Amino acid sequence: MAASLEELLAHLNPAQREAVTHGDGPLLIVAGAGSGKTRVLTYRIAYLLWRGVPPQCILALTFTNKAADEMRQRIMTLVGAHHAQRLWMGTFHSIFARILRAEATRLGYTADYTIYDTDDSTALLRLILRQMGIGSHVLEPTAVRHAISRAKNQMLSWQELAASATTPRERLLAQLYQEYDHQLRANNAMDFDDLLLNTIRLFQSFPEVLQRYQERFRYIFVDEYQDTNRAQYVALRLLAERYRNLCVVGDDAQSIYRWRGADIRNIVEFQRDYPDATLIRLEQNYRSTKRILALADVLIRHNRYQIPKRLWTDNPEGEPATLLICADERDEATCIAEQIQRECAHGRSYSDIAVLYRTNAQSQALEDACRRAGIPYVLVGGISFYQRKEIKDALAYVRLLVNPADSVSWLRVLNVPPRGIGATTIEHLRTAAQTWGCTLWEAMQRCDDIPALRRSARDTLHHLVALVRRFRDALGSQPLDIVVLEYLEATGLLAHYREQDDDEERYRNLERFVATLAEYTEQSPTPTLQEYLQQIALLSETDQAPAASNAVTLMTLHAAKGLEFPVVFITGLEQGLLPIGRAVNVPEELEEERRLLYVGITRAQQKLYLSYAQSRRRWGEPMPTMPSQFLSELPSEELVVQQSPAALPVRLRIPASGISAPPQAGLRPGVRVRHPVFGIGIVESLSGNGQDCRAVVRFSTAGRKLLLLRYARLEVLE
DNA sequence: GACCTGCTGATTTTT
DNA sequence: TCAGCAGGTC
Repeated sequence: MAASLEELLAHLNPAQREAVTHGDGPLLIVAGAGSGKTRVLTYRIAYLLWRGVPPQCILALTFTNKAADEMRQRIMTLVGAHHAQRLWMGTFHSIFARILRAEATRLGYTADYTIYDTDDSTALLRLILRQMGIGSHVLEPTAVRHAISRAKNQMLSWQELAASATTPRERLLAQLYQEYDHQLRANNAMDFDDLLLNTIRLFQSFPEVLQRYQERFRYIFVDEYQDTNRAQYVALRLLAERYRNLCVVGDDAQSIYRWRGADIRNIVEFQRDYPDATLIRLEQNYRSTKRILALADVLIRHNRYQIPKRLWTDNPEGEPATLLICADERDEATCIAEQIQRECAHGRSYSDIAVLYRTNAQSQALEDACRRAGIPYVLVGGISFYQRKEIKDALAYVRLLVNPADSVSWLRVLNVPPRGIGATTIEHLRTAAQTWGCTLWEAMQRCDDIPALRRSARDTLHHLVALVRRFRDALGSQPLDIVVLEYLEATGLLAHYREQDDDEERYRNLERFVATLAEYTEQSPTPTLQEYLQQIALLSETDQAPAASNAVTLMTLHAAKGLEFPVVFITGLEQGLLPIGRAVNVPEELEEERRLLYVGITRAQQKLYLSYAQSRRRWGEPMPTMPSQFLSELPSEELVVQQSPAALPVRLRIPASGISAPPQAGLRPGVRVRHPVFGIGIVESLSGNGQDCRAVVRFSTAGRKLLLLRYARLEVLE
């Protein structure tokens, strides 16, 4: 064992070795892109195990479940399965969900609590808005969800939100937050943010529980620390308080989840929080060519707020990057497909190649082009299997088996398949539940006490109650997949989709759903429906990426985090797309967009392609575009420009769009815009070009104005 | 209560 | 462009 430890350390450079063999106490590892971060993490965990630290005392928090699985696999090859299996590894959400299962009753939930995903939260808010008589034109359910989630990520309660509210809108939001929380609790449900908040609440309210977990997690590791939010930060502080063995790994230059509440200050100010922390910088890049790294470095230097570091590599010089200038998104996709074929003709395989984009919507054209060219591809993310309508229906039924208090699920499937329970019946039920202060489920059981209900509705409700009860009882005695299959048949859901002749695919999906459940039942030593549901709820987009096959990978820049490919295409380098529209005039958001491009560039090992289209369809309508300002930040001599025959000839110097304000993407007559002084208005007409581009805008308060776009910082509201 | 149709808003990224 | 929703009709 000692020999292999020596051997292990021999594979590391001095900085890596220092990190791996660091003793106790807080440790900050600033790991540049491609600097062997995962290797350091896995080796350090293996090192601790070698030194005799029990595996169950080590907690490693990763950004995705897939990352956790991969790390566990790698540790397994170092220390064997027995030890590796007992490590606590997973995302913040899945680890905390597990803790909360064990402690739920202390917080007034049962261990069977349901996890609401984004769609469920939105559905609940839509309900609440309707209940409170607020139309969707006043407040969008998704906007409310965002606001509440932002508050929760900053650990603000509805009381605090209400106390600090100054506008009627803010007061209303606080009220909605209160009602939302109330109903979640009544439904025995938690949303994603609650998994973090409730864990903190648990630790703060029950010191003995906190102490137990502090003792258990003597060594804590956090990967991608730059993307943790306030709540995660607080939870970590609590857990690490006793032993202070907190090792965080990250790269501030790769922080790309600000919009989700990630706070880059967590990593930048780690040393202030832990003054005795050791800082180790991993600056040698093992991934990319010198040229790719230089390009990334030049770009990121335009950002102000960052930890100073210098990334270098011993790798070869490599080829310069290629910039593809294309006519429109279809042409862009075709050019990329051609380029892919050319790369493959020179000995690359499809799986060496990734095509990255800013928004999921961009995948459409790329998929079409791949299909036309006969290029095999895998799409990461997008609409996942578990978000399909028929699967969500089935999941709702299954969730009710575990937690019948879940009203959101009841309201989803009460009348699926149609069984004569319409809006009126549902309204009676909800009113009754409200009057009695009980759940929908309890109201259903007491439906005989609701005089307004018709006889047939009552019969149906009784039938449903009996059905759920019967299959709940069956759960313990038979294999899960068998029970669920019979249950879904008994609900009529399977027949419903089976008999829809026009849409056989939906029924097939349901079959697949039952098949995955069967697979889970076989593989898990102690299968429970509740654990299965939790796994699905906390599955990330990238977790669902199919295993490596010989295919090109298509995904968003966000999904590419942590991955690497010999050849990388980054598409849509256009003002308003990358950087995305609303970020253009917000310095912090612009910096995040720049980091996003940085992440993309640093995924490439050998060859990088960038591309933009001169026109792009938005809402099905072609719109002229401007090249991304980021292109003007890159040294033009490092880019080989390749114009598509279909593209309009351009001067090879890319206009520095930061200086001469171009017509903004999306700006056209009829569009709503916001002006910093005049407020919201509607564009009536556009005239002039380049520096002299003007717009006539009619503002609701300030009237009609002629604005020189160079000066007026108009924000397109769509 | 079921079904049809026309309108609207979505395109930022996701645990 | 299109899916999902609201509102209207049978």
